[in-house]
Amino acid sequence: MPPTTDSASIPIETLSISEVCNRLGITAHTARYYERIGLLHVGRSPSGRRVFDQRAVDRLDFLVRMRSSGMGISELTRYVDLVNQGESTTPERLQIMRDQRQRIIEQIRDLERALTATEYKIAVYGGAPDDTSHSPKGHHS
Amino acid sequence: MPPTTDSASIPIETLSISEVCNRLGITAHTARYYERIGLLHVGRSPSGRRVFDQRAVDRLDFLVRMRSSGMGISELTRYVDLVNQGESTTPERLQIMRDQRQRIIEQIRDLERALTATEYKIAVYGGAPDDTSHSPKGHHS
DNA sequence: CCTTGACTTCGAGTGCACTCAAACCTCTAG
DNA sequence: CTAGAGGTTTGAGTGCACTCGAAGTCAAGG
Repeated sequence: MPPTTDSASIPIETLSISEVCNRLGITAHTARYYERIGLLHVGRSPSGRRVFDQRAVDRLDFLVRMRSSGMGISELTRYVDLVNQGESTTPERLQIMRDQRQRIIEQIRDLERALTATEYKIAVYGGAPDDTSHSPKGHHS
Repeated sequence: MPPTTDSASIPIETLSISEVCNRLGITAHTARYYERIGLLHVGRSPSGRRVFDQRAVDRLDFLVRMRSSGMGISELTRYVDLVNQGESTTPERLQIMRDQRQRIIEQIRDLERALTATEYKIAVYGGAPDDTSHSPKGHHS
């Protein structure tokens, strides 16, 4: 954890790299990698350790969500660069997010098709083709 | 296309690799790769070209759906091997499909979270939070 | 016959996103 | 003081799933 060295008695809400990564479901390696390539900036404690404030956590969370929905590192880099360039870049950022939304919707559709195929197989293997709840063979789940 | 050399006049419903791949949204390279690693078997015309019958198309379609929903090549190989081993392997196949279903459901949940985050950004950049069609700023789609 | 374009094989190459190794530092507990 | 857990840096390595290149074959059109 970040140092307990509170000179003041204010409870500062910061997290260590492992705490953040546990919450977000990524490894510390990945978080360091993202920082290395410029996707986020993280402060340091006096001893050089990363200190994640709310802003850094939120940014990392955003990065994880975009990655998990198929945005590539290069597009994410582009987006972050636009953010750093200021307000004038909102139109392009908006476009990136709209493209991303479209991709996510398509991915969900694909997954739903795959889910249908998978449930069909489960029905075939697990019991009668029209039976998905009280199959004669499989009886758990 | 497969040869028009019909000795009989029966309209044989087979497809060339490019026709199949166009329908399924993959490249011919990928289909050949899947065949090479044993995920499907495809017949050949007298001149050595791949001839996809309904069975081969269905198999490839299944492979594509499983891949698109995150099943790895190695697990897909395992599954196909089980199918080739016959009926006695249905319990393990069932388990693989149940695991797959679970993964798909989790992926859909993740994507829905990402979609929420994305739509939030769109609302922030694009104007009013409840406005998705007639944005006041962005005007070149 | 000749060209064109889609197909064949095989091995090798590519891109992406991590993932790890090594050597070092620092804090806390015993 | 010592051990051990967890942190730091850099550059290099890994795994996955394609993706491509090269050289050749084949069928149809002009």
